[in-house]
Order: sequence, then C-alpha cells, then structure tokens
Amino acid sequence: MHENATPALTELEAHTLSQIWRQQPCSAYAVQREFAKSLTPEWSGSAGAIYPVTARLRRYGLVEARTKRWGKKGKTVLALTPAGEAALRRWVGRLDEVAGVTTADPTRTRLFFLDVVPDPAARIALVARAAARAEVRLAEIREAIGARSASLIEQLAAGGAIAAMEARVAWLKHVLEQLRESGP
Amino acid sequence: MHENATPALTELEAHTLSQIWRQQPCSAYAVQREFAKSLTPEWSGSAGAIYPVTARLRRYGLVEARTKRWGKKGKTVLALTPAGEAALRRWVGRLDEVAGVTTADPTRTRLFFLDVVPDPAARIALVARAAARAEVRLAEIREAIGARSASLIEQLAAGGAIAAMEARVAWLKHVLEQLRESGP
DNA sequence: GGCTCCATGTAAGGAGTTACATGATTCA
DNA sequence: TGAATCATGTAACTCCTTACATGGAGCC
Repeated sequence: MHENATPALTELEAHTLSQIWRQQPCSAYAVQREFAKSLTPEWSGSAGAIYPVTARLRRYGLVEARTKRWGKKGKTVLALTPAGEAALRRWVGRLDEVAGVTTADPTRTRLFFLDVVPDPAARIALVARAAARAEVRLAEIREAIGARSASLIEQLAAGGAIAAMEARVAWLKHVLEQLRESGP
Repeated sequence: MHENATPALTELEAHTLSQIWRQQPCSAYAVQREFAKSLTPEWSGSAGAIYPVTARLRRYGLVEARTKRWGKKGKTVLALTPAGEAALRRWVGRLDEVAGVTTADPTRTRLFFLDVVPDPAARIALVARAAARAEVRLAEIREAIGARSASLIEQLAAGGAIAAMEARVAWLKHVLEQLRESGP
C-alpha cells in the first residue's frame, strides 16, 4: 500500500494532521482557512504549502481522501487513518519534550544588540515603543480569543498566547526601567 | 563594486551580522561558536549555514573580509562596513514591530489538540510532565545566564528568555489546575 | 605524535515561500 | 451577472539542514 517508514513529521505536517482531525472530513482548503485565522504568523497556510503537505500525509498513509459531492466536479475531503491517529497521539505526547525548549524570539534577539543604537535616549524611546506595541497586541489577542467560542482545552491553549505576550510586556517594561535608571 | 539593492535580511543573516559586529574583527568560525552557545536551538549555526551567509553579507557589501596572520595559511576575519552598521541599526530599530508579533510555540500548538489523548488522567499526567520539564529548563537557563558575565543590556535581553519560560511554567500549572477541576 | 580544536568549505536534499494559474460555486 | 469565496494545484526560488571533506594549529 504505502511505505510505513513514516519520517518524523514537521510542525506544519503535524499541525495539518491535527487540523484535519478536528474538522474531518474536510478539504485541504478548509485547513488552509483555519491556518489563516491563527494568532501566530507561523501558520501562513499558503496553498503552496498545504497541498503538498496533504499529499505527503496521504503518501505516508496517515490521511485518506474521499470525493464528496459538490457541484459537478466534487471535492476531495480528508480524514485520518488509524495510523494517522496514532501518529497524532505520538506528536501530542511529546508535549513534555517541547515544553523544555526555549522558543525563538526576534524581540529578544534584537534586544541583545540594542547597544548598536548609540544614543541612550533613542534606546529608551525604542524600547518604550516596543512595550507599547506589545501591549496593544496583547489587547488584540485577548479580544480575538474572547470572541471565539471554544472548548475548555482550546481556551486553555489560547491562554498560552496571552501568557507569553503578558510576559513580554512585563519584561520590556522592566528593561525600560533599568535603562532609565542606568541613564543619566 | 557591489549591488546596493540589499534585500531584506533574514533573521539568520541579521543575527550573523550583529555577532560579527560584537566580535569584529573575527572569523566566521567564531560566529559559529557563538551561535552554538545560544539558549535557543534556532541558532544551530551549522557550517553549511554560516559560510554561505557570511559570503552573502560580503556580496551585499555589509561585511568586509581581511586576511589575518595565522600559521602559514592565515585566516579570514570579518568586520562591518559603514553600510553594514547602518543595516544593523535598521534591523534593531524594528524592535517595536517584532514586539507586536506572537511567537510560534510548539507547546501551545500541541496543547490545542490535547483532546486527541482520550483518557483525562493521561492528559493530566502529560501536562504535569510538561510543567516539570519546563521548570527544570527554567532553572538551567537561570544558571547558564548567571554563569555569564555580560553587559547590562545583554543581561536584560537574556532576562527575556527567563520571563518567557516562567510564563510557560505558570501557564502549564494553570492548565493543570483547570484540568483537575474539570475532571471527576 | 596524537587528540582536540580552529578553520573553511561543498553537495545533496528538504521544506516552505511567493507568484501564477484555473475554474466552479454561492450569494446579493 | 458580478463579486467574493471555495477549491486545487504548479513552477521557480530561497534558505537552511545534514553529511561529507579537508587540513593546519596548539597542546600534553
């Protein structure tokens, strides 16, 4: 049937698999729409990614396709196979492993090199703008999540985005304070 | 001399540029070592990335190479050009823009689909392990940062990694509580 | 004299991006 | 009947990864 030597799934592949699982049976396009709604820009869900990914998941035997009546052409709807469900459970089961990994953060990376800005006052102004921007974004996230009706687990998961942004705001404010103190 | 139409720098290119700036004049290898020390696995700093990146930065006219005496072959040391310094300042200057972007987090992604684990008790156990792992990692980060002597700005920046991990621990503990309450 | 770094690459391949295409369906 | 949305791809390209390769330098 298909090779069973499924390689380790990328985050995008696994996330696609999980989105299919949640909405199954659904089209690849439906998954794409769901990605577009995401709070993080990581999941751009371009067509050029989704269709190859779903094709791969089918090749791996993790997803099955069926044709659903839709107009005269019909459309392809996807659903997990038992192997797909097992793979998905393994992926989620690695929650503890990834919980110990420091995430990448472009804000942090840039802040490490704040001293390329020669003027201390300009540094302070820059960090102040960053803190303000993070605060605005935090409010947006809160609103976006509040507007969604979701299960307990989805709400708790979304809470992670809030917690991360709150932590960023607090951190940037602390940085701001320290820079002001160390100033003149 | 070189094309001045420098395209937008990737995070890796910009980070490489900033590392060169901090240690200049230094070899590409020195930059690679610095990446390897990083707290986030994003910066693997494989040779296959670093050398092409430094070559690109030179093509863009952002970095200059000189040959330094070292044994009989000598080695190539890099330093920023004025254009490179300007590009670096622009990159850091976008701190406020990136501060408004939600970071990707594999832990959050997986938690969204925690309900693929059928048994509630198994879910709780999984989240508990994740929280424990995050706590261990937090301690490691604290230690690693404490062991470094760094400037105020570098300390403040590194504090972002601590803040993010603290937030994750608190969030996971909160999730754990909620799951326990909602249980039997 | 050998082990560990320092130093500098290249080759093959994976994975995703943007941009380009195309057409059918649904709804106002 | 026109616009927005649903649906499904492909082509060219970029960037990074792993793995392979090589050789000198410094130290015990």
